[in-house]
Amino acid sequence: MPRKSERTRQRIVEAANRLFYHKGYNQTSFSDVVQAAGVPRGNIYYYFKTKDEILEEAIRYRTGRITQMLETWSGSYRTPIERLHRFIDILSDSADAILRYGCPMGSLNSELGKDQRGLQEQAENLFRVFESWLSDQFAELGYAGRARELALRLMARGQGISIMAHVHNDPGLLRREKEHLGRWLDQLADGNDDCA
Amino acid sequence: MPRKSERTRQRIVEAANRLFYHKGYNQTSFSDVVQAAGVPRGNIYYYFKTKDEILEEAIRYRTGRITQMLETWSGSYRTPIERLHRFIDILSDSADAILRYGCPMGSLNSELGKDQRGLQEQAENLFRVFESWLSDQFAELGYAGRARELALRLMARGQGISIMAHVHNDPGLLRREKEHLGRWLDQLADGNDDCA
DNA sequence: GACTCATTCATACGTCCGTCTGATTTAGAG
DNA sequence: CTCTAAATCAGACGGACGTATGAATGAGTC
Repeated sequence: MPRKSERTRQRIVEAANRLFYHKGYNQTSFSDVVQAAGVPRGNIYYYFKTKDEILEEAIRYRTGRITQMLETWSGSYRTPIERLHRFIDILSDSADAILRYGCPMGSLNSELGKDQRGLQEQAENLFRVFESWLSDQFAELGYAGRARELALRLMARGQGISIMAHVHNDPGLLRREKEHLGRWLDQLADGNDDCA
Repeated sequence: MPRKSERTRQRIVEAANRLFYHKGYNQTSFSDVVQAAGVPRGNIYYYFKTKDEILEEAIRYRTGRITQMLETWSGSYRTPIERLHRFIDILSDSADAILRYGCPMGSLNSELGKDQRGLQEQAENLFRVFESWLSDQFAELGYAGRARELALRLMARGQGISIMAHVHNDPGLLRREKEHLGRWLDQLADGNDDCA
């Protein structure tokens, strides 16, 4: 009967993932996780031996969700410029969460990067998935040579404005930066690269 | 004899401030602080009743250092464009620390912002000090109406590239973004605002 | 040289943490 | 109905945490 357990395991991972985002990894305890997942205290040990193992699984879970999302976008939008616009829509779609908790990837990496490099390197993959997909879009847009550079710049601006909006709790910052990025992308699509 | 104690208190604050940056606030224990400050375990309670009190003092300490630094810059450089360039020099001056620990302001706010809003609001002041000074420079440069907007944009780009460089442990990202920002500032100074 | 009080320091409190154990329950296979 | 192994669950472990106490120390005052 290894089917029921799969769902329990999944509940733990999803609860942990949410808590790691909302409270931070180090600030989240086993008790928090089992309570949120609705499993008894001791049961979690059957699935995960250590807290780090839960984090690894949560990161894998997030990576999967992101990959899936990007594939959906690739399927739903034909042109790279549409896809890039869909990317920056995150800033409005997730505005509430960003204001409250910051960027899920950025804040996790920021926390782990300080003195838990091993775990941070796992979290770094979240960035790589986005960067790789964005690079593909920029390449298809005609910027093959500078695709990764442009992808990193776009990511950096997303990270930067997420921090600022989070710190000041100001949704207007997200809105304005999204518009600004939109114009930049359109200029790139028109071959106008003066501002790059 | 309240003189000797001032220096001990200062040692505690400086040690705590360094540890909060290198390890994060929540990951830094009283034991870490007393050990780094070279004071016996129990002594710290004479100066600070709670860990939060130490953080508040550390933030005040940082704020003071930043204010002092900005005043020095205002004294050393006559023109606003020179001062703005001095600001982005941080990206090269502090490259090593940023790669290892991220931005001191950004990572602290990111950590506290999750579920310690009260403390985060104190840390937010670090941003305000920079933003206010940058606004003054942009205003003096002739962008009085958009001074705060430009200041926030410059801060956001600094935050963004700090995250990216920290995550990927890549000093080249800091170097290139600094050059890019330098050109942007020069264009602003020349009245060319197409890329703003 | 006795008094005062800021400062130092060893040590302990209660709590919660991550981790671990082992007994119990459950459900499909023979 | 029985056997087996997956899955559940209560509870406890040692240790580290933030916090707290009170006695010892030592420098300045009269």
